[in-house]
Amino acid sequence: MPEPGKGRRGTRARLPLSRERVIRTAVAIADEKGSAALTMRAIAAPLGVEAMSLYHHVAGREDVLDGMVDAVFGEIDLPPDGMDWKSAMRHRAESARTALRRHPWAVALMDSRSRPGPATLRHHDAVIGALRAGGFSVAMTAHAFSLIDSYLYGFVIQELSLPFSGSAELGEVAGAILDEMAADAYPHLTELATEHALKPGYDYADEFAFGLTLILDALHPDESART
Amino acid sequence: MPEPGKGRRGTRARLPLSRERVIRTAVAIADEKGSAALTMRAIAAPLGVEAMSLYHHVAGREDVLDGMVDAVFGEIDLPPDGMDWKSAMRHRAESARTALRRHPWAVALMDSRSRPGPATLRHHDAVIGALRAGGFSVAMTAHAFSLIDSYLYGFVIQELSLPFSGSAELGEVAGAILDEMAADAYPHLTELATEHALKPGYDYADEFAFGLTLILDALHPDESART
DNA sequence: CAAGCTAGCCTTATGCTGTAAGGCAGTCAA
DNA sequence: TTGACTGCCTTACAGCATAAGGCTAGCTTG
Repeated sequence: MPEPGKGRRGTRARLPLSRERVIRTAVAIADEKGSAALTMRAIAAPLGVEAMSLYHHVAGREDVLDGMVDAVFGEIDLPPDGMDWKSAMRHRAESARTALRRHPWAVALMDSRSRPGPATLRHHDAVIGALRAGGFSVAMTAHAFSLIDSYLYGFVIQELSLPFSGSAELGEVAGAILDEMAADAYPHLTELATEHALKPGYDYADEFAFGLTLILDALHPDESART
Repeated sequence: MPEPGKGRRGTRARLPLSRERVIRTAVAIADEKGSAALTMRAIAAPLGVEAMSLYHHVAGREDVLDGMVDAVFGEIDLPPDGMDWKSAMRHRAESARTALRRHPWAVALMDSRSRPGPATLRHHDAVIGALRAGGFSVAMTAHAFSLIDSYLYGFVIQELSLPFSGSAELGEVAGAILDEMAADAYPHLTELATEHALKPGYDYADEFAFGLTLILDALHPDESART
């Protein structure tokens, strides 16, 4: 049933699409409904458009994913200028963790993608620059950069793969898992869970600060590279 | 065209399927052709079977993915008994990194899945046990466990998201990227790349040891938890 | 020997997916 | 007026996971 011109306003309405609008919509959908729901048709619908129209503005689905990753990097605060390197790194890491938690699909997307966008490059450049300004040699900067970001991404992965989000839910879910496994099959895991992680007030998110502080305190600009 | 009995050997041949055989095949396919090629049909084919037959042994695609993650944990050496905690952690971390590099899809899979299997639980139990045996308090064990594994997973993610695998390819690819970006748009990134990462002999993989040593040396069983 | 049961595999069908190819309307320039 | 261009739409296709049900071989019974 052809119906020519269906759905087209006579008055030249409709804000035109753009790569940016497409990617912003994709981010919103992934945030709300999970990355599995991220289909071209799902992106097109809220824009009032058919899926194929997106292809005039992005190269395809992969291009959308690249854009989404770059958009997340764009949300991360750069290390502030003129601040000592350690505070700057801490601020940047906290901001990154906040952004990555806001977009839980981001870390998983990052490692399937190797085409960094402009925001990603600018971000990395600023982090490296802050370390260099703090007195790190080029080699030491590479070490520190790798170490800090590894910890950051790895922590977020672990945090997101927990089957609950707040410490409230933790009790129920972890308790249920513990119940269904043989009482003494995993004694140390059980001990850690019951005597520590399930105690009121424990929140895995708090572990982030411990590791970050330990790493930042152990890093020294003037130290000769050990490797 | 029904063709009853098509493809069935008259002589009772064909090793029967099992959850384990399905998952082993899935791992092999993901290793060889990438995780995108991992379809139920693709898993069934080398087993000489149709896709729907798999559903008699696994609950569905998600169940296969859960099994694959657990299989990878099964390949990681547990921290050896009777070894000092630091050496044991180092050994375990190196083994884990090797396994995760052998199965590049594993880390990406891990954070989309929150149903740990038996090998995963046994692995975590052993790591926690090794730390406890090394004199770590329960609270300190939680800190150390989170820190070491975060670094481990994060490092592997970064390593795998590099668009090359050896230091040989690095020159070509990174050089091409540098060429196409404005010469001074990202000065610190450019400096790090040209004066360090692109130098002959540099291999990002070597960064792993630096961070691991720094973390292990900064951890102390008897230290009071700082958080 | 025969009848029935069951495990294990297959066939078919449905509603998704990304995207190739081409069409049509409205706008603008000459 | 003519033509081209932009921006969206329609149609079509191969491939996806999986629900529902059917068939067969071999074992367990009587």
